[in-house]
Amino acid sequence: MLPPVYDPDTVEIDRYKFWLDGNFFRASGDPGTIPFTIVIPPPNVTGSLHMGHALNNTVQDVLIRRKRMQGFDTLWLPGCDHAGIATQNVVEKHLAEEGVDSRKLGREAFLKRVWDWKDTYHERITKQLYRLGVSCDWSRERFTMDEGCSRAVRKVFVDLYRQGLIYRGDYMINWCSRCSTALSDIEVEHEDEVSTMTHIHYPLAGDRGHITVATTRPESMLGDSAVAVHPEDDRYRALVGKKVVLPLLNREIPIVADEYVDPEFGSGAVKVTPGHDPNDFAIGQRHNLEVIKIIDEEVKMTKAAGPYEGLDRFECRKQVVEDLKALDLIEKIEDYEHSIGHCQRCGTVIEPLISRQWFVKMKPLAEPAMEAVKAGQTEFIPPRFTRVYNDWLENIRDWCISRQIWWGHRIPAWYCSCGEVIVDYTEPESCSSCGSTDLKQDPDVLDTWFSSALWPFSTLGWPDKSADLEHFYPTSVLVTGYDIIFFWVARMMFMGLAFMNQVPFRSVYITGLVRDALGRKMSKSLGNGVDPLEVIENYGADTLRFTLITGQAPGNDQRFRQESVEAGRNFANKIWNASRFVLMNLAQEYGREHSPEPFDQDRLPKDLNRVDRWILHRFNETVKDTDKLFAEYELGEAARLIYEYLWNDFCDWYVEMSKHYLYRDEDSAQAEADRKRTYSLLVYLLDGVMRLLHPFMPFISEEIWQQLPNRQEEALVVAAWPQPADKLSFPEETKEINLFQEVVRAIRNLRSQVKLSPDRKTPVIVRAGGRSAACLEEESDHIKKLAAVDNLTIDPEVAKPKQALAAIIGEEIEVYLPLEGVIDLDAEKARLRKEMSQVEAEIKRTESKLNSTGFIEKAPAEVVAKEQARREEQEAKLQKIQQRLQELS
RNA sequence: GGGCGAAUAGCUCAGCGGGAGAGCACCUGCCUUACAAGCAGGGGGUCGCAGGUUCAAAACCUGCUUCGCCCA
Repeated sequence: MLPPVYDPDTVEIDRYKFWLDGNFFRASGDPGTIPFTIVIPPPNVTGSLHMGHALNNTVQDVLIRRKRMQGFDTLWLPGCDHAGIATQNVVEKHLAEEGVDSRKLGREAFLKRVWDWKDTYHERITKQLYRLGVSCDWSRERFTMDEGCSRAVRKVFVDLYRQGLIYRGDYMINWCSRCSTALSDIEVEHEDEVSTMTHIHYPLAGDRGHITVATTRPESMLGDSAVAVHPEDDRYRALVGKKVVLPLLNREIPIVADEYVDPEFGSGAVKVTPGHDPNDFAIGQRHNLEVIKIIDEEVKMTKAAGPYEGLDRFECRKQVVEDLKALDLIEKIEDYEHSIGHCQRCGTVIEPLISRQWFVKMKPLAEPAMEAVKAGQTEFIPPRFTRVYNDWLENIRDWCISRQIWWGHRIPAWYCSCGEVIVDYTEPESCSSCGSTDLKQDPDVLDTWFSSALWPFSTLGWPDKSADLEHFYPTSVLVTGYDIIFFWVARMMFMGLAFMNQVPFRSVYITGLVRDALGRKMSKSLGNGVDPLEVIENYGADTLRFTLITGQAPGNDQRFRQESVEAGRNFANKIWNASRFVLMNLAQEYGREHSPEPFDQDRLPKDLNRVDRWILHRFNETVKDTDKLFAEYELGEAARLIYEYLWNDFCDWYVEMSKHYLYRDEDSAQAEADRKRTYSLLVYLLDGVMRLLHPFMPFISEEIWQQLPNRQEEALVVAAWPQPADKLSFPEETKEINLFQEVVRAIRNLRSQVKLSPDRKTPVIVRAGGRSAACLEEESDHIKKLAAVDNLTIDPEVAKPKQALAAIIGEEIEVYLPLEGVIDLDAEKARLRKEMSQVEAEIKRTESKLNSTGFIEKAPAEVVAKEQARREEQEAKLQKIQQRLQELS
């Protein structure tokens, strides 16, 4: 006997093991099959599963599981990312807690510690993914630093270098002093902060007067090599070409004219620090200005800063302002809000400085990536993200790919004492120029995203021409968040096109952020993160999955709320109990050894009644609509649809009505046939809805499905996805059942108005004729059962009893609930008046439409007809209400 | 400064040219042998504001307001 409350704990772990043991997630790779491929966005190997992962992986699993059921050779390729800076930081911090200084440890020893760390945490995140129920092909799992992926990285680096698309040079980069490495532009997060704008006087050289310049970084003046003004600015025209004396250091620097300067801003003159500001660097290049490095990699002032040498950059700022004040060179200091760059990983303020680094030349790679999307080879879902992608690639700058850390792919470049640089797939034995064997490999590693960019093909075996690569590339869909369109999606696109000549994926499904209940971003510092593992422990993975999927629309953020989780939990319990109803009754009827006749949708029984046909129709419609929503990637809507079908149609109506057939105390052949047929159908319907449900809630659906009789397949995970069939379409019967439902609801409503308790049965009179009457007559047993009616009269001519409540359905049907002396006349009158005003409003609305010649002439005929029918219906109803009111007064 | 998104019932959201919906919360009545994590019934909204297009606008267009995000 199944327990009345669903307990996911006992089910989920066993079921996942069952799937793994059965090898159900394994792709065949057989060339005769049609592939459907997803590569997982590799989570950081030392990370922990958070809500973003839970959502992202649920979406992928839903897509993959359905395709698997549809017979595709599905490959969902899992794996982890080595996450260079993030991991290095975590391990360094951990070692520091042990009192170990990573730098003193040395490169090799440190890397050994990171690999150990990686092994431990890799297992953790994998186990967490298991708990979520992801159907990844674990036999094909990869890691960005495994042998194959590393080979791909070296191959790409060397080839791009030889094509001139990777180069090394001294340019301005973003430096994080905390992580002590260069960063790419997109690893810098800009945040608006309140700071100050300092206006400084720069005295003119050999003359009286001064030029005022304004800066948010007064200390940077020590590195100034010019003052720039706009060439059209009359105020300064005469001064261009002259010099000013840089205060504190007393260097003479020129006044140059450059279009970059905005004459409207501040005094219209700007100080130029080519060594520590990207815009100033550009000005410097145009005017051949000296680049002075006044801040070093530890963000301390260099020798070039003269007396300020050795000071921290922010200390120096204070000192410089003080010293300028003493010289009376400060005009004013104002509060000023501007954006300041911070390290994405540690939040330290970024220092722009000139440094020798490796870069990827982006323009030639970005072009094809934009073209491919324009040509529709890859589509974004939702499409608005196409623009985000295009705009970024359009304005892209070269990509700084070298990082001054240890954890990552070492750059395959060797330097000889003769000055030769050798870039090769493998370590060279000697210098290709001078023959020396004294070669030193570049100490730096590559940006993590460099290897992630190769993920869709490096994981399939590239650079080898593997069978998997042939079969599964390009992948079908990529599921990821909008926050990494630049970091990852765009880069995979250009690398895929450059090395595979094909886009890496056909579709990119963009998910939104999972926020907290108040709409805030979940963050460690706020402490408002919800741990998906905790939710799984408390409610089960199916519930978490269902909650995330139904709360989600492509590209939109969602809030994660306790109430939604409970709604999901309730749904799981509803599924459980509906199944319990079916299984318990089956066990009673058939025992363990026997099962009902399998219901064959291709050879429908001849004695299907109206109720049977209606529920088959509803199931069929649900399948059709679900497929349609899947085609549009509307997974949340699809899940809701199945929820509604299961709860509202199957449970609330069909199961309730099935009881009439199952429990009928009658020993006729008809009763026997009805009962057997109902059992067959219940099994068929439960089987069908478990199939629909499986991609969303795999555990509970598999668990229930395994207990069903008449199973054809080995497991639900590999069972066939339902196919819509015209044979199961019964629109007539569906209309009739809808009418029947309205009558039942009307009776229930009337009963509730006089507070009749459910156990008190009442007589009911229905005035109806023709086909409607015949239908209602045929379903009278159901009406009696569902509305607690003991005596049902259906008659086209019947008059309303004197003391009765009435409900009006459509044009021709009235329902009377006779009640001697129970009616509250005033309440009933009030109710009728309210209903009347609603009907009148509705008539007014339709009238105004129908009276408009524009509407009659221009609206489609069927819309006009619909409005007319509606008006007639409402007018008939109005008449009846008026009549009722008259009778009561 | 440029771009994008959101604004619909008390709350969270769906709907995106033809009768305002769901879940939760709320009110009323029920332990009806699948389920009280449930069943039945009910109340509740000038669909952010202002114009426009249309026979018809919550939906399409324009502008505005508030909030959020991305880019510079």
